[in-house]
Amino acid sequence: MSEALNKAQTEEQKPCFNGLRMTKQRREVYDLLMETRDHPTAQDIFLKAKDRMPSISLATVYNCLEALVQHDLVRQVNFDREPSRYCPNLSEHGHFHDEATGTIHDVTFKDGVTLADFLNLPKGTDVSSFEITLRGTLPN
Amino acid sequence: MSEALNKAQTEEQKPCFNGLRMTKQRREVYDLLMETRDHPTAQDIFLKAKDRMPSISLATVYNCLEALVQHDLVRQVNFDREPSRYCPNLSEHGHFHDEATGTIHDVTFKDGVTLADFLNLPKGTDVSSFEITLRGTLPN
DNA sequence: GCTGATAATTAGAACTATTCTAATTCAGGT
DNA sequence: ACCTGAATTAGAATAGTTCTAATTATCAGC
Repeated sequence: MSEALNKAQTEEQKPCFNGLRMTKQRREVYDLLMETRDHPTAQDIFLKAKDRMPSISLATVYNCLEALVQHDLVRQVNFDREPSRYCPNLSEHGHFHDEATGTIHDVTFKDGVTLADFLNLPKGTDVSSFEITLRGTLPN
Repeated sequence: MSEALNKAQTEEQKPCFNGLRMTKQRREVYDLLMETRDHPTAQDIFLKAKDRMPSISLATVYNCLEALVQHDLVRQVNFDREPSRYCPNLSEHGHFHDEATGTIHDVTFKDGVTLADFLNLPKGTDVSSFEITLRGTLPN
C-alpha cells in the first residue's frame, strides 16, 4: 500500500488527506478515481460525479483534481495533446496506450531498476519527476 | 538535351524528402529546425520563419510540421500540457527539461538497452512509439 | 511553354481543454 | 451563532491547435 494512501486512510476521521481539506466534492472526485481505476479525463469524472452530486461543476472537478495532484493523492497523466487523464496509482510506473482498444494500462519497472540504469544522465542530475508513455498493441 | 539526362536532373532537383514534396515553406521550417537545434514550439518557428519569408502563416507552419512529422523527418515532443515542441533528432532518445534554465536536452539510452530490459511488458507487446520525459535540474 | 488538375498556402474563424473571474456558499474557530 | 477565509459555481476568457474556404503554386500531359 502506498504511503500517501496509508496516511490518507489513518486520517480518515478528520476529513484531511495529506494536509488537503476533504470537502464533499474533493472526496467525490477522489472516490470516483479510486473506484473506477481506468484513467478517466476530467470530463469523464465530471459526468460520473454528476450522477451522485448533480450540482457539481466542471470547474470544481478541475479544481479538485488540481488540489489532489498537488497533494500527491493522484497523478496527472498526459498522452500527447489529448485531454489529461488522472490516475490513483501513486507507485512509480509508466503508461501503455493500447491502440486496438483505446485502453490505458499501467506499466511497472523491473525490480530495482532506476532511471540512471538505462539513461545517460550527467552525474549529479536531479530528476524531480518523469513520465514514460508507450503506444502500441498488446498480444491478443 | 538527352532524355536520360533530363530525367536525372528532374529527379535530383525534385525536392522530395521521404516521399514528402519539399515546398519553399516546408524547406524553410525544416532548415530552421536543423539549424537551431533547441526544441522550438510552432510559435518560435513561425516567428523565425517570418524573418526570411514574411508571407508565411502560422497555419502553414502547423501544416508543415504535421507533414514533416508524418514523414518521419522531425519528431513532435510534448511536455505535460505545454505547447508541442519539435525536434530534428530522429535517433531514439528522451527529453530532459531543466527547470533552472528552461532548456530542453536530449537524453540517450545506455548502449544496447531496450524497453523490455527495464519495463514489465507482456510477451508479444508491440510498441509502436514511446516517449520518455524528465524534469529536474542539471549539475552546476 | 500552355493548361487543367491537384496539392499547398493563407487568413481568419472555430474548436477544445483548461483557467480565470466574480459572486455565492460553506466550514472551522472563536 | 457569527466571522473569516476557503471552496464552489456558472460563465467568460484564454491558448494552442485545427478547420474552412479562397487563393496560389506545382506537376503532368499535350
